[in-house]
Amino acid sequence: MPQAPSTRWCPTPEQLMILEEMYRSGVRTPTASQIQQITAHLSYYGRIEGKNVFYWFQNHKARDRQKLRRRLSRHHHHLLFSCSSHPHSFHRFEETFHPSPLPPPPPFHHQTLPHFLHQLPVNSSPLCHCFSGGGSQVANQGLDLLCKLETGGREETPTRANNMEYGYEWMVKMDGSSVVPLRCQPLKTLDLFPTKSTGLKDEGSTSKSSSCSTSTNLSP
Amino acid sequence: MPQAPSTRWCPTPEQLMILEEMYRSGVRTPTASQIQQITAHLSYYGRIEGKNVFYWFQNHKARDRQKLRRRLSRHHHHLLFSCSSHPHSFHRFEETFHPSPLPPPPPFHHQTLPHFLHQLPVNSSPLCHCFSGGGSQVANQGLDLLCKLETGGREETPTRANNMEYGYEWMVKMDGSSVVPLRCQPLKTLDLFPTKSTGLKDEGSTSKSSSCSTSTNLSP
DNA sequence: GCAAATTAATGATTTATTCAAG
DNA sequence: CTTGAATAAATCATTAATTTGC
Repeated sequence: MPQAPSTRWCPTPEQLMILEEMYRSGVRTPTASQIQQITAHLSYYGRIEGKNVFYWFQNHKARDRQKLRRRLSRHHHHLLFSCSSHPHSFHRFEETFHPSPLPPPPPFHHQTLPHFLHQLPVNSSPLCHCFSGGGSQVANQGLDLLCKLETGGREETPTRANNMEYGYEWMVKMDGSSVVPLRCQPLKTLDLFPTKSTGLKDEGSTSKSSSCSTSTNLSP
Repeated sequence: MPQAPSTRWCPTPEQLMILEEMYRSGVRTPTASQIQQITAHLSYYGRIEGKNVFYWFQNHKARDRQKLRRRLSRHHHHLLFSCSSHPHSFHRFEETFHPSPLPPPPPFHHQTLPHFLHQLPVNSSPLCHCFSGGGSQVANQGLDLLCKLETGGREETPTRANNMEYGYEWMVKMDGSSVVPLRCQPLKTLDLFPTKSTGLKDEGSTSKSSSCSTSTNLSP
């Protein structure tokens, strides 16, 4: 009866809220140290491990992209099909839409990032590109600062080599010591996010296909 | 051929983005004049009518509620479930998983609303209330993803090199335990980690012995 | 109302791609 | 051209939510 101790991580509402807030703030692919930090914070609200955070961002990002793709195609589809019926000149959109910039859009205002962790997107996909094209943008602005703080001020080209060093250290540490202090005490800090919710929406997902291809996963 | 001639409003990605951002900012049931303003703004991006805006908020609000309900119950269920039967050895699951009694949760901060639309009700919806269980507040976040960009200039593109680090493989290895850095320490009130890396040079990667290739990792 | 059966979400893994050093 | 490193895409698998027949 031991209940199946649930095999997988089940985020608490608080954890989810925080993760979503970070995502909205631009966090997409947190670095190892960010993951550590996030995990440490979230562990206050319930069990959580670094990999959970990692996967969460991976999945969320992927599904977000998927969603966008869908939206876009839907929209294009629609446009293609319904072009004839526009009474006005509104769709200037089609032309400008894809890759880049939109016309000078109406002013919008912004939202501040959570203090904690400013990592900006580092967008990497064409989608992002596209998406931000409109006017949203994602900029990397506080990066420098953060960077400096973290690296002690040095700022050189982060070639792989450089990273290596860090990575190595990191790994060594992590590796050997897996200590997961279940929530380190109080943790009162964290000033992140306001309350709100959702950034998610629906999406149709699903892909199913059964294929047992080659590999054998024999998972446990 | 047949096409769906424009039977119904098909929001452009930009419109959607803006609407979502407003929603996140606290807008729930815009007044007639707000709807007009919103509509005017959004019409810049494509065809749209007041009713579309109205319906959008209605639907979004309803779906959001549904989603929240889901989350909460899910969580509660989970809790009840796992709490009651846990006499087991090491599944730290139970221990740490005490959840949401949200003790002294981190402070939230407020954010501003979009400029255009000031009179927003910002009703703190009951949902928000509910959701944040402990200390809720509604914060209105402003919209805008825009403005952030200008700021900096940056030097180089954060290519993968900058940002990498946790690869899943890697992670998988470090697996569960990892996280939580070295210091669990202070956690003081202000910066626990507000400073941290970002996608730039921070730690690196590296994996030294990465394993690789291989697929067979079986069995976790 | 309840619980098996079905469907939708989403956490976790695996496989493909991409980029840039050798 | 080959290879290592990292990410994105696809897929697998489990859990929550719905639906459905009693």
